[in-house]
Amino acid sequence: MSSRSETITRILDSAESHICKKGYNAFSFREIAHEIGIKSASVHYHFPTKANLAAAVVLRYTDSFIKSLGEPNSPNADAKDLLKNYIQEFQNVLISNDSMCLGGILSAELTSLPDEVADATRQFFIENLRWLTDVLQLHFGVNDIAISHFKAMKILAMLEGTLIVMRSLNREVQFEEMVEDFLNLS
Amino acid sequence: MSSRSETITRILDSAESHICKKGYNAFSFREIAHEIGIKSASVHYHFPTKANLAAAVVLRYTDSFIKSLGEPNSPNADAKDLLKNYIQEFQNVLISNDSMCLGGILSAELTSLPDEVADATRQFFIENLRWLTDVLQLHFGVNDIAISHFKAMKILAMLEGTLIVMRSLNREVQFEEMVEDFLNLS
DNA sequence: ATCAATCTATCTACTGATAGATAGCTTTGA
DNA sequence: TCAAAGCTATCTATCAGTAGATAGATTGAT
Repeated sequence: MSSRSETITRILDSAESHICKKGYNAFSFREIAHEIGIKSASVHYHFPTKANLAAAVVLRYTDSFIKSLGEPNSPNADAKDLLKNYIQEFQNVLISNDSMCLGGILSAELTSLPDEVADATRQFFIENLRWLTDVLQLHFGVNDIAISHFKAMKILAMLEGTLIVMRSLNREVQFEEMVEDFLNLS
Repeated sequence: MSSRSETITRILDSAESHICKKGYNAFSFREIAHEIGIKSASVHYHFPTKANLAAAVVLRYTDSFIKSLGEPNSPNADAKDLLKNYIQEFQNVLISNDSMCLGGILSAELTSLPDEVADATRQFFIENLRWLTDVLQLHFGVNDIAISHFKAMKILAMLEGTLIVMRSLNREVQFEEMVEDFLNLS
């Protein structure tokens, strides 16, 4: 038998994988339970409702994603490295088979999501924009907050859009080239 | 009683609206039937399967969208007008409440779609890219097909991404400003 | 009279969710 | 120290609801 946190982690891992591939409305407690070798009732023990489970997935995903990006205020942080790494994270999503960005796929489904899942999804985008704006603000000398905020939106929109479009076209693309018109990293 | 084509049109209209708002996996025959005042069995009479109905929705949507854009080869076509109109179509999607671009939402769900719906979704993007590439090629004097194709991808990705991001942020934005770094329309 | 279109009624499969039982720890108190 | 009590994590079994789909009767216009 696995420990409490091990089981919870395995449920969250499986749920995240399913949601990234198929979205909120196409995953079920039973398939997650089957995948990790327990019964669906046991999944309900840890996560009472589907909305509760999905919200937990999004919160963990957002937290771990933002943490992995690094702290913009860190003294030895290099803005270009931070942004290159940010872009690479999106490139990696496309490489991992049949997956979407969790935020992107849930935002597409937003109107059919329970409130707590929709709220967590909105928070994912808010935190991405905040991080991007901070990096642009601190390291590129864009001292007008509105300008760096707008630039952050363009970066985020282009990366999410590239995922959406390339998913259907099944083509390879360099994400860094997609944003080069408004973000020079060379 | 409505004629055959009237009923079919109303089914397609209702299905399109539901899919644009909630995606493929969150709409049902029963809600569409109820909305237009018939029974779900009657919807099955016109569209035997859910996949069949959704594919018909996407084909009609793609066809009517591309047709509405105008013909790039037309002698009196103005490239800037064509592109401004294209961008405005995406702006309109954001204005219409709680809707997404049909292609965008289905591309997000792609892995959980039946083959015929996924194929129709891919075709939507292929035809968008073809139209954009044609316009750029013919009117902006970009004679390298690879360059205009890449520019078309950037335009499409940015517009789809803007829809995805703004859906969660619930903010207003000028789509023309989002693409101005690589598409000057002034 | 025909036949397209719609209906009623039903089916199977699956959904999220809950109830109740149980095995095995862990805590507690005399 | 050791039994009583409670807790954790799981199970089996089942619920009501909804999904897509189909068979067969009914309607109604030409």
